[in-house]
Amino acid sequence: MKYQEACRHTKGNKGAHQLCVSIVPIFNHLQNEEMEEVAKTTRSISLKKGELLHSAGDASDSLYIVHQGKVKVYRLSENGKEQLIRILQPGDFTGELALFKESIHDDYAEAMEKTDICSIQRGDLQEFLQRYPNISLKILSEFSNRLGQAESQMTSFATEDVETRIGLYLAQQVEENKSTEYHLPMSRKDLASFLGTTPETISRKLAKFEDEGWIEQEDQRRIRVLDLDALLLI
Amino acid sequence: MKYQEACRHTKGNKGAHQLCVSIVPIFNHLQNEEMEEVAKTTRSISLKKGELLHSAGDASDSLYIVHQGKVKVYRLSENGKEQLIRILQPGDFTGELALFKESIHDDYAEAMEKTDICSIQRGDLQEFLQRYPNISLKILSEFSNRLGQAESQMTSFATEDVETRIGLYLAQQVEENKSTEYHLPMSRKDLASFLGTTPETISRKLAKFEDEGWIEQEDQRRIRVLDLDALLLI
DNA sequence: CTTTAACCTTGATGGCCGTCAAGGATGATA
DNA sequence: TATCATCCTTGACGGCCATCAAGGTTAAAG
Repeated sequence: MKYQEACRHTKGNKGAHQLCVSIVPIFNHLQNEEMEEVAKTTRSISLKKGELLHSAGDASDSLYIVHQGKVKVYRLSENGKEQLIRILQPGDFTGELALFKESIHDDYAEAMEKTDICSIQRGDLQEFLQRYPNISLKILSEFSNRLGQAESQMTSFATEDVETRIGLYLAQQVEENKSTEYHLPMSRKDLASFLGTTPETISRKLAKFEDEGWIEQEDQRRIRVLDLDALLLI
Repeated sequence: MKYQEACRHTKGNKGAHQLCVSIVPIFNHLQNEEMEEVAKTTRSISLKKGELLHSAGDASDSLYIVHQGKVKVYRLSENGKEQLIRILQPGDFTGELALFKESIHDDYAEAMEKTDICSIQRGDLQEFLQRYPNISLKILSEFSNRLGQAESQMTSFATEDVETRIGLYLAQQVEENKSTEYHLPMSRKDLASFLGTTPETISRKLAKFEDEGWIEQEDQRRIRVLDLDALLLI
């Protein structure tokens, strides 16, 4: 397994770890020597597409930082349906919940492609938090963002209908990327799960948006937004 | 008014503030003298039922701790509907988002009854965070919980139907309180908004639950759960 | 205590969208 | 490049639940 190889090299290979630690907002403000110290405690994990970083029910004692690739985090509801929580891109991290809360994951993390990850053990991280209070502040800031997003999304689920949610999603993405062309980071099936609907409805609504002249589907994953305001006014 | 008394006495009356600071999990682990130091920087706020602690769009520069009373935090969606995010009881705090993120509230906080609140200015708090790293850890822990809850709720909104959500809500509350009798902390209108549905549907579903013999509505606000398993199996 | 506004309940109606189904397109694997 | 699984699309159908409406009840305010 590739993972074990990587692990075996861990001790000697500071370069790779430094790189990993230095791309994360929560660590990249440290001095070089401090960062090296953090890097020394990290371990590498490498996953192939479809492999699980962790499952619900697993004990959780590590913070995971995505170095390269993409990871989807999702939950299973009572009735067995998959609900996509978010997609981790390089520099994003996860596993924090369990670092402070209980130590059982309640979600799944799965590599969407070949992915490299650094992990930090709970104990090591907590030591760093004590030593470098600024790390806490960075994590707090990140948590704030995520909490705000989660609450926004909750409001959206609770009060808007599916068509509006899809429109809002597209509009937001386009505004963030400052380009009218948007590349979907996931399949329509996953997008459906993320937005709390079904692939069929995604298809139908996008087709409708295209009929109305609001968007253009150039390709399965490429969408060009022609009328941003219309999307926001649904 | 009790509040204004408290305010008037603010400078000289350390006792009241100590009490306030000491009931919050994020501060109550401090030494007495440290807690006094924190208490000195707090200010008292008293609200009558219906008064707003802050509105969306307000600048945000304080952490608010509920000392006595109840506060509901909600958002307004695009179409103007109210979505209840959570209810703050004594010891709960809010306003943290804006302490680390941007400085504009995107939600409303409204007193549900006569309520006393302590506030700490952003600058003061950040100083304490640097000085006493444990405070950060406590807040991180609290954030973890909230984030987990929010994501759970998201999953619930996205994947379960209304009847299931209401059943789950009741079951959870009963399990937490370890009593089969549950006192609703809010009106059915607010509960509807919290669960992403309408008051009409709440009425109908509760009536159905009663017909099925799963619950008993003893009073507008008192519900006795007779068959917990049934509620979880909907 | 009286008055009034808010809340709650129950019924009737309609539309959104989830589900099932089948054919076509895409992408992964060897 | 060939094969196959997975994903996407479009149609038909039906059920859940939001909406509108009206009467009853509770709680607030003076």
